[in-house]
Amino acid sequence: MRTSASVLHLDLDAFFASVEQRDKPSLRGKPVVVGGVGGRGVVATASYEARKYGVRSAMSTREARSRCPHAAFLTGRFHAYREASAIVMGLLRSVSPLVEPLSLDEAFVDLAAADLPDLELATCVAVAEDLRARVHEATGGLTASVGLGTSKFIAKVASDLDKPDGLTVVPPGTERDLLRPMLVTVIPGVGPATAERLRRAGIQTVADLELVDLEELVRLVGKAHGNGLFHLARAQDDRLVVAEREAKSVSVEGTYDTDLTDRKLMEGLLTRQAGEVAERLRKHGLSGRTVSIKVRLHDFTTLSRSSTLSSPTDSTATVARMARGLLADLDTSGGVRLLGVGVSGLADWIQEDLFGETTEEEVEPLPEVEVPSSRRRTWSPGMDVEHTTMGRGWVWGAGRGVVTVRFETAASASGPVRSYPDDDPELSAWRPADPDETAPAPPA
DNA sequence: TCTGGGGTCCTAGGACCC
DNA sequence: TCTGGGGTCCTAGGACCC
Repeated sequence: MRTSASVLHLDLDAFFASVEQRDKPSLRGKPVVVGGVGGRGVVATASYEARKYGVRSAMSTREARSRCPHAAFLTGRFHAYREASAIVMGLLRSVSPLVEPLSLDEAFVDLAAADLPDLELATCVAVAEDLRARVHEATGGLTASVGLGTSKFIAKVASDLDKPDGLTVVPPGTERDLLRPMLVTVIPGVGPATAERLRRAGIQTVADLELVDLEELVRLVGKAHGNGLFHLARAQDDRLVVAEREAKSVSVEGTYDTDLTDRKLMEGLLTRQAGEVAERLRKHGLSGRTVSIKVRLHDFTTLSRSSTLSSPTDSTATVARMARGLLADLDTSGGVRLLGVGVSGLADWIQEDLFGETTEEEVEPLPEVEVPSSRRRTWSPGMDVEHTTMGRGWVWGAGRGVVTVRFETAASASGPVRSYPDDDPELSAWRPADPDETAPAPPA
């Protein structure tokens, strides 16, 4: 443990919402909610004005709307957030070379690696106050809450104690007294599931936790977690501030406003996601051996399937084919609300291509991968054409890469509904030719 | 029509090798 | 003929974080 309060944690207050209020004066002083605005969206950030109404991060947007109907609901402008974040991270790096970003709005700074005359409390506090002022100025008015302590854990707890726009210092030696009355959920890694297990064992505060011996803790929550809790409960935290961390996986996923049932559509969406993942791999000079898909069913049960290649790939075609192959295994007849594709087992080198440039248009050979015979199956989609008798379809809804079309049939002007990826060539044939024509009313 | 998206880390079981 | 370990890799699921 260090003896000086030289770990600094900085957290930008209500970050996304604050950027929106900064850029749009009419939103200042008003409740602002940034997050998914679709039927299945959740809140990413609520401004302090919205929090007064009980709107919280991770709450469904539906609930946020019912709690605070007059709030502005925004989808978010990520490059504005990235830009503001880059300014702040730059300021932090001007203080110390050792900066560990945790997300766009949060970072640790190791003042022991900074060029300071000493690490006395007063010196660290002066640095922190100066930093807060500079963040405010350089970002056009964003505020930050800062904590200073002898470890990451303590600095992070501290930054939370005086929000928004505050600074909290935990003097060396006072850590355990600070933690004892707090709930176990202040400890990073203690979420709802762990808190409930501990509660059943009569453990609610850090003081309670301190009384439990290591063996008992490991029995309760497992080896790694138990060990971690044992030490954090005693404010023992040796984790270093690390500037560079290598990515371990790259993934893309999406939740759809209505459940998907069409396998062809699912394959189309997985193919598109595979393309985004592969593009990000290539952009960062990465490739990976393990391709995974994630499928969340209508009832929220979440399945994952993965398959590992003998050598890493960054090819759209390979990732897409593997993703579709993994889907073939799953029963999705009840409907799917989320699909995702990921690549892990990353290597930061790109495989030598013995045959020169390979373009994405070329069909690559099937990857070498062991497939259990029970899974060896070919999915041959193929549109059924029963809905096409009238030769007309109405674009019914669109969003998140999906276009829903209602078809007319010989029997009914308001026939079956099908959904397509919005770049599906089949789709263009199904847009109504005459833009003035009105679509039939939706069914009740 | 409760429940995002992009990640990390851990656990547990089975395969496989020595 | 019977009975081992340990280590590593892979897969699936779950908890957690911001």
